[in-house]
Amino acid sequence: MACWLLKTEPDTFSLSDLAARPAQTEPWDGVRNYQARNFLRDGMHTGDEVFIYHSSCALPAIVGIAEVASEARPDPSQFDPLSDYYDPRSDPANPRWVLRDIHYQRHLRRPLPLAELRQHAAALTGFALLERNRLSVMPVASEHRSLILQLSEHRDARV
DNA sequence: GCCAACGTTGGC
DNA sequence: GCCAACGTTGGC
Repeated sequence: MACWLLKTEPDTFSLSDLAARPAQTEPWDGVRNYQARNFLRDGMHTGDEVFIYHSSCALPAIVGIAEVASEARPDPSQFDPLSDYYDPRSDPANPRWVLRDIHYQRHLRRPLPLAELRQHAAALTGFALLERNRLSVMPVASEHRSLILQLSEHRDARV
């Protein structure tokens, strides 16, 4: 089973917001980057594990785990002129952007801050979160996943 | 709020 | 198809 990381701005939609949704599930809309779209549409499979990362906030950090809960389908917001995610260039007969339902699983025992992850840069070589700031959907290698889970189990940051 | 990184657009 | 200009992301 593959593992992924999704970014979200907690002021807009946090992991706790996801946990509070009906069925703890939300259509993950608004992805408007082609590489991210390709991961979402072609790379992911239902049941895959997803780390949720909070960006553009006081403590940028991986905060919890969710699950891919649907196949990819067209993101309706691309056709809504009132939406922030409206894309007038997307053809309804051939939609440009997709989404998947994301289902809450759990919060990590503690948030795992970006700054702490950077302290493990050697072990996390190739992890797009540290190397490609703008990607909002990215794969997580199994050895990186293991380290993240291990670090998150410690009560405090340590080296 | 600043600004570096970097993806996208569009003229040629 | 190149590449400069532009816009956005996101840490700090």
